[in-house]
Amino acid sequence: MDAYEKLEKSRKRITESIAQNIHLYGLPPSAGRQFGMMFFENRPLTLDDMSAELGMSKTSMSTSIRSLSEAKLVERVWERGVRKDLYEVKDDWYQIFVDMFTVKWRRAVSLHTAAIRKSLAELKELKHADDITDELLAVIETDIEKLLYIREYYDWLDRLIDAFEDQKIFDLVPRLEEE
Amino acid sequence: MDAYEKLEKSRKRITESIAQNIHLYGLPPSAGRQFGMMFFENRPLTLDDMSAELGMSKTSMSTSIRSLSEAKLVERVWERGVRKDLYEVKDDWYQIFVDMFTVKWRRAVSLHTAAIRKSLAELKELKHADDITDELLAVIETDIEKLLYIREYYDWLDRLIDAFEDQKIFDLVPRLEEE
DNA sequence: CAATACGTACAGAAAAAACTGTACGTACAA
DNA sequence: TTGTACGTACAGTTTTTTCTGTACGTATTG
Repeated sequence: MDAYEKLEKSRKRITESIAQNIHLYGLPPSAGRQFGMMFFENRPLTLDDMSAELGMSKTSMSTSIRSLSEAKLVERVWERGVRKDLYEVKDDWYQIFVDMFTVKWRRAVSLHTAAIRKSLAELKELKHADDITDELLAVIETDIEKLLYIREYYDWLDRLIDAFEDQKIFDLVPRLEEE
Repeated sequence: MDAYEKLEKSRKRITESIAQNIHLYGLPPSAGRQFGMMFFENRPLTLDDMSAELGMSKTSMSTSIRSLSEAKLVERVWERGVRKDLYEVKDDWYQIFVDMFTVKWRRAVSLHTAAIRKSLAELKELKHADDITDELLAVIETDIEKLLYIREYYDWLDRLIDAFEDQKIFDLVPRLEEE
């Protein structure tokens, strides 16, 4: 095994490690491989570059680069004179984590909150319907309690996301370990 | 639509909302439905209960309840006189979030860190091999830099997980909104 | 001891997701 | 305007994941 192969092996280990954990970002392993490859390339890549490098179709590259962009792991960059789209991995991994966390969870909180609001309104209405037995009323009240509880939880989660988004998390957990 | 159906509809909305976001916990939608159903039932359930309630096989219930347990969303409870396994959703959703976060990310950090350590060792070794061109040496040095950077990042992530695990996150983002 | 109840391993079926190739729309070039 | 280069929508294929039914091991009951 020559030096170049050893280098490749070292890179491949890291890339595979990323590929196998990228599901935490809601992405399939191949997107992780794409990201890993781009991380070691020190230049912006075109879809054709990626396709050649990974031996996958350009269509796939196009699809997964969009996912990677939406999760904020890569970004499009411009270089004058180049007509093709160029992409580059973001270089601040702390910020990558924060962005991904923010994007993923904000959406979830928003969807959940909407559902809770609707159901809560329905249940409060239902309480005053006239074909309600005492037994059913008790169940409704319990459900309302539950929904109020999880609404409170989602409010906390929303504030947690705020704390990430506006960098307050780095006050609690500083970037650099002090020796 | 009678009162009971309205109640069911309200519950179903919440359950579906959970089902569609449970992928953030690394679980399939059906596990979310299972969790949602268990959340509204105010009692521990057996696999047979779940099977009947969701109209799915007992085998499926067994598999997904294990995933739910591993992600710390539900737990097994004991009731004397009952031979079947009983499961209940955990009632502290804040803690559910913290546990899931901790479990998922700790594993990822651990795997990544191991890979980085190995590759870093290889590259440092490779630097001193005698068939290395200056050009290749430069690439190796760049790779080492990259690995040192992400190692630092994973150290931060590890400390972030610590902050969740030992509840410090609630100092930064308190459970109750103060008015 | 035998009989029954229970949970899950395992293999195959069904469903979902990822991947590919073609075809098309858009933008720039000549 | 026509021609070319590019990215992606879409339909079909392949791969992966999820779900089911059977069969088995263990534990409890009589």
